[in-house]
Amino acid sequence: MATAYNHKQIEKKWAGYWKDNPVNIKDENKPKYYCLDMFPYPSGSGLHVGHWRGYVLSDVWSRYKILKGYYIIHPMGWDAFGLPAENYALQMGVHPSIATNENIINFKKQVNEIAAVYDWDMEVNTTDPDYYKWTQWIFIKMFKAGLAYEKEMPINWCPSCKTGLANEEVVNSSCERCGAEVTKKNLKQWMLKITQYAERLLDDLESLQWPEKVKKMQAEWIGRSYGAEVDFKIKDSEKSIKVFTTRPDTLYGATFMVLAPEHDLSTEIATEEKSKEIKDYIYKASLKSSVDRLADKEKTGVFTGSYAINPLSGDLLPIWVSDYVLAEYGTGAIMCVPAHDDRDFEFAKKFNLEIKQVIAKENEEVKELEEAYIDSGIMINSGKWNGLSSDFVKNSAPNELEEMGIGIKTTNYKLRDWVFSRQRYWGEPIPIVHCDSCGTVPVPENELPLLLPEVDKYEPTGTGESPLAGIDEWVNTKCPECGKPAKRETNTMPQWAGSSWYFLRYVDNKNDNELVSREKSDKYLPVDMYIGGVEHAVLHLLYARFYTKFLYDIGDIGFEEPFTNLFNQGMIVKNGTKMSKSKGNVVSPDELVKDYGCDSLRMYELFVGPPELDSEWDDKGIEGVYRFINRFYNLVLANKDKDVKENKELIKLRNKMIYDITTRLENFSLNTVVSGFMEYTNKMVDLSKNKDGIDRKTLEDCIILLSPFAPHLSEELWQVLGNEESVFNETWPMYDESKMKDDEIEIAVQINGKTKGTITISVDSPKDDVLAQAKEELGDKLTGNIIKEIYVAKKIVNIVVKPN
RNA sequence: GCGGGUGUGGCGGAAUUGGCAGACGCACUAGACUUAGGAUCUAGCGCCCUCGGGCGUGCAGGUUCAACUCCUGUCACCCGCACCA
Repeated sequence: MATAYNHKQIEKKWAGYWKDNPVNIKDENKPKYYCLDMFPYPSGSGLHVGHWRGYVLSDVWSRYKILKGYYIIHPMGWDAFGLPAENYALQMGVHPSIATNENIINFKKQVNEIAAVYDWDMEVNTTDPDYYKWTQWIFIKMFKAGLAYEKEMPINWCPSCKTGLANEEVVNSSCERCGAEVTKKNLKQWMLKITQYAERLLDDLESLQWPEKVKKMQAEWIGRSYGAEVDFKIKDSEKSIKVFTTRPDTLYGATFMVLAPEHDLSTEIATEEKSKEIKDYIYKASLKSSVDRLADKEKTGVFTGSYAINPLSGDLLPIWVSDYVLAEYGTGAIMCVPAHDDRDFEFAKKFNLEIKQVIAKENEEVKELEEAYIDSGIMINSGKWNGLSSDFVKNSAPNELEEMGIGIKTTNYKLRDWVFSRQRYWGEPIPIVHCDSCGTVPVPENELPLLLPEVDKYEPTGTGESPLAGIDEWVNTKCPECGKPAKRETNTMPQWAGSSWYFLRYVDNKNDNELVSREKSDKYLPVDMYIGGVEHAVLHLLYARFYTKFLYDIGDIGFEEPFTNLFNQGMIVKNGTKMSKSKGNVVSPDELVKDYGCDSLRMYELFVGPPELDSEWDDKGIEGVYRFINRFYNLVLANKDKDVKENKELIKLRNKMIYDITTRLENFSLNTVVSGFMEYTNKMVDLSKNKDGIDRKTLEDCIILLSPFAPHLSEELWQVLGNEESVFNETWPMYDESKMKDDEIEIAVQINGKTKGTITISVDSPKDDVLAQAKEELGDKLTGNIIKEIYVAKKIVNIVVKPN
C-alpha cells in the first residue's frame, strides 16, 4: 500500500533542521569551488518560476560539488541601485532606500523557498555605503590612472529615463531599460577609458570556457579591424584628410571622399558657393536621430566644392559630406572606392561619380561593373601593384604606405569609451570635487564613502543635471586640495558600477580596509562557474572583465579574468513569450511549492527542457516529477527492512545508474538527469515487485545521487534508512565500469537496413554464431541473394540481399 | 546584409555521436480498486493499412550495408549585430 509523501511536513522538518545544522559547505582542507549566480535586482514584484531556473541550476551544481569534496562559495546579494526603486519612490513618495530594503526582505524570503545552500554571511548590497565606498574607491583609482575623464560630447540620451546611456545600453536605437527611442544630447560626461583595454578584452576571450555565442558577441562588440590610416592632401590647401581603411589594396580605385557631417573639415573646406548648402545639410543631419539615419535607404550628400589628391594615383577626388559616414568610427572620413564597396558604389551611382575598377576577378574579362566587386582578385589600374593578388597587396600595403610617408598601419576598434555619468538620484555619487583653482579633484580616499544625500525631489531634472544638483548644502564644499570653496560632481554612477566587481566582495564583505584582501581573493577567486541569462553578454560581462583587468593592473588582485566558466540558462516562456508582469503570463512558484513541494518544483525546473534553451512552461508538467517523488519515496520505504543481498544484477544497475547520472550531470544535461532518475526508479520498482527487492547500498547511492536535486526528500530517506548525519556529509558515489558490462545484449537484425527482428546474444559471441542466429531469427523473411553480411560487434546485424 | 541558434508524435523532449527513432514526462483512451476520484495501479498511445506490410526526424538531393546524426542545396522561425569604411 502506497504511503503518500507528505511534502509539507517533511520539507518543513528539514528546513528547520538546516537552520540549526546548516549544510557544511566550508572546509578549509578542501579545494575551493566558486559557483555564482548573477545577483538580482530585488524588484517589488518578486520571483517567478523563470528566476527559479537559474538559481536551482546553480544550487544543484553547488550541492554536487559539495558531495564531490569541494569547499563551496555560493553567495547571493542585491544589485539594488537603479531606476525601478527610484521610479517607485517617485510614485509613492517614499525614499528609494526604504522600498529597496523592503524588496530585499521579500526577495530574500522568496529566494529561501528554493532551499539553496546560499551562505548569507557573504551577502552584499550595492546600495550599502560600506559597499559603495569601494565602488567609489575604484572610480578614484581609475581617475588617478587616467582612465576616468570628463568630456563634453553628444551622447545617447533617453528622454524617458532622462539620463545619458552607454553605447551598450542602446539596443536597436532604443533604451535597453525602457524601450524609448534614444536621442543625442551634448553633455559633459564622465567617461571610462574601456577602449584602452580593447585589445586585452578581445584577446583574452579565447582563454574562457564560455558559450561561443557570448564570446562572439563580445568580439563583435569590441570589433577589431586591421588596416591603414592614409593622408589625402587637399588641393590648394595646407590641410589633409586622414582616413581609415581596411582595404588599402583599393587605394588606386579611390575616386572621391566623404566626410561625416560632424567632421571638423566639413564646413572649413566648403567653397564659398557651397558653404550654405553644406551648413544646411549638416544642420539637418544633426536633427536626425540615429533611427532616422538608418531608416533612410537612399543615401544623401553634398559636394563641398573642394578636391583631395589621391596620394598614389594623383587623381583629383571630389570631397563630399554625407551622413552615411559615422563621425565616431575611424577618423570620421573615408576614401571611397565605388568599384569595390557596396555603399560607395550606391553613392557614386546616385551622384554620378567615377567608378574605377582596380581589382579584377581572375580569368575574367573586365566589364563595366553592375555592382561593387568586393572579393579579392588581381590588381589592375594600380601602377606598380598591377598583376599582384589583392590579398597580398592588402597585407603589404600598410607597410609600403608607411615607408612612403603617406600613411600608417593601424588597428581600429568599434568599442567606444564608456559613458559613466547618470543624471539620476538612486546611484553612487561620483566622488569628485570641481575646484576653480585645482580643477577636478577626487574626494580623498579616507573620506569615502561619499554618502548619497537625502533629497526632497528625486525627480530627474531632464536638463542633464542630476537631482543632486539641487542640494546646495551638499554641492557646495571645500576643495580637498586647496580648501577653497568648490562644488561637488552631482552625477551618479550607472547601475553597472556596483555589479562590475561584486563577486570580489562576497569573499571579504566585512573588510573595512580593503575592497578585498589579497589573501582571500587569491584563495577563493576567480569564479569557477557563473550562471545567468544571456542578456548581459555585452553589458555586465564586459564591464566586469574590464574592472577585473584594471584591479589586476593596480595589483589589487592576482587574476585577469573574473569568470572561468559561464553558463547561460534559457528563459522560461509561457505561451511563447518571456514571463513578465505586463504580459500577465507570470507563473508564481508560491502555489506550486505549496501544492507539490520545493523538491518537485526544483526537479521540474530542470525537467522542463535543456537548461541552455528557452523552455515553455507547462502547468501540468510538474505532476510527473511529483509522482516520481512519491514513487521513489515508497520504493525506499518498501525496501528498507527487506535486507536484500546485492547480486550481479543489482550491482550492474547501481553502477550504470551512477554512471548515467554523473555523466549527464557533468554535461549539464539536467533534464535527462531527471528522466534518468525516473527510468531507474521505474526499473527498481519493477525489481521490487517482481523480485526480492533492492539492496541497501543501491538505495543509499541513489539517495545521494538525488540529494542535489531533491534535498528534503533525500535527507528524509537518508534518515529513514537509519543514518544519523546529513546526506550532504556523504561523498558522491563512484562507478566501476567493469561492473556495468552486460553478458548478454539484445541487438537488431536488419535486411537492407530495415529492422526485421532482434536477437539476444552473448557479448563475446563470434561473428559466425551471431550471423547464424540472426538468419534463424529472420527465417522466411530472408529471400533473394545474399550480397553482404554485416555484423558490427555488439551493435547490429545487417544482411544485404538482392531480390531474385 | 553579417554572425549564432532551432526545426523529431497532440505537447515538452530523448537518442551512448553513423547502428532498433520517439527514452522520460504531460495530455489522451480503456480497464482495475473505490461511496467518490482531479488519488493509486494495469494496459494502450507516430501516421496509413485488414493480418503480413508500408511510410515517417522542416523540404530536395547525395555519401553509406546503415543517416535525426555526415555532405550539398533550400525553406521557416528565434536571438544578436548592423552604412564600422
